[in-house]
Amino acid sequence: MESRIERLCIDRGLKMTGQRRVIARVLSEADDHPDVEELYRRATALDSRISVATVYRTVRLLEEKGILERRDFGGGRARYEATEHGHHYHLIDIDTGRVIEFEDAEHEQLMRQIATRLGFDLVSHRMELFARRRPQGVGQSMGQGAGTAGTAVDERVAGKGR
Amino acid sequence: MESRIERLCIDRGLKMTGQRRVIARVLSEADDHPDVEELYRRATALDSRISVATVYRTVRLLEEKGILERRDFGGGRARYEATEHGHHYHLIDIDTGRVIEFEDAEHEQLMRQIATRLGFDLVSHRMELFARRRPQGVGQSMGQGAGTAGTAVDERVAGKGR
DNA sequence: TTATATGCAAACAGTTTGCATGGGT
DNA sequence: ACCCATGCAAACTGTTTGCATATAA
Repeated sequence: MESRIERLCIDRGLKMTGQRRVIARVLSEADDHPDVEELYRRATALDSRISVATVYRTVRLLEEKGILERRDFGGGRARYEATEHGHHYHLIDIDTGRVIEFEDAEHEQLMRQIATRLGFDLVSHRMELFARRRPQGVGQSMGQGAGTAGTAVDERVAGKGR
Repeated sequence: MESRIERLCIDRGLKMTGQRRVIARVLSEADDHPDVEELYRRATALDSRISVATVYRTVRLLEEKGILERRDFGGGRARYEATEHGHHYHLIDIDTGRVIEFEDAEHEQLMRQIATRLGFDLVSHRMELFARRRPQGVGQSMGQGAGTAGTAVDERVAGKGR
């Protein structure tokens, strides 16, 4: 089956090799922010004939084509997510590494104003919150908790503007 | 003469070696956001008996002591600035690499609210604007222009909140 | 068929580190 | 004198790249 990202690749005239198709699928199915190592892991699980070099090359290509966006959440490794969901920001749980996405309508506008005030045209911006899960009141535990710290099982959060 | 940062080192009981004194001085006199390579360059200009390794170690030590703050403006290299000036943000001129600092009172509060809404306590946050100098009206060129792109001759800008 | 994508391993850049030596306190 | 800081070079991590081979169009 043709994955969403494979479609985008085809639309932009990219040659669809076996490994690209696999990587495209992995990316299409990812709803988190995997780094190259993780993408490589997922891809080789589907087809072992893929090298890290190819993942790096593909990821770079897709970024240039505007299909992917590179993120830097600190920690030295670049992480990727598909370009699609409207502008959103990230909150990184410093204890678990989990990344939560959120939107905030006001921000982009505010940042644009600031740039303008300084005599610039805003090209892009980034904002990340590093935070710690607030200790819950009594007992009422939280669906997925402090358990599996480490691997970032990212989640997405709706909510719009404050 | 004892530099501002040397003072801080002494206050925290750090052993003041010759190279630390020099690096402390370089940092005290810097009003930009130098990376290790640049710090090393400035330091060895004052005293050649300093190795990059020492700069790396010192910079890490000072960061742990809360005297320095590490920044990541993209480009792979960490950049440093003394902890002191109140919370401020950075706008990076994508054409020249120059970094402009600015303040915005509203932001911290706003970010804190967002974290709270998501069930977190904000620990730290970062925000960077990548922008391009707005093309000036007619002819009137700009003091220091597109000329020497590359080296970041940072500047500081006052202004408070929008 | 022909240009382009891949694998492999070597090359790179930034940063860290082991070890013997030097220098503060 | 003692322990910590330093220099040097080797090690490491994430990422890129040269080259011969494989493959999509």
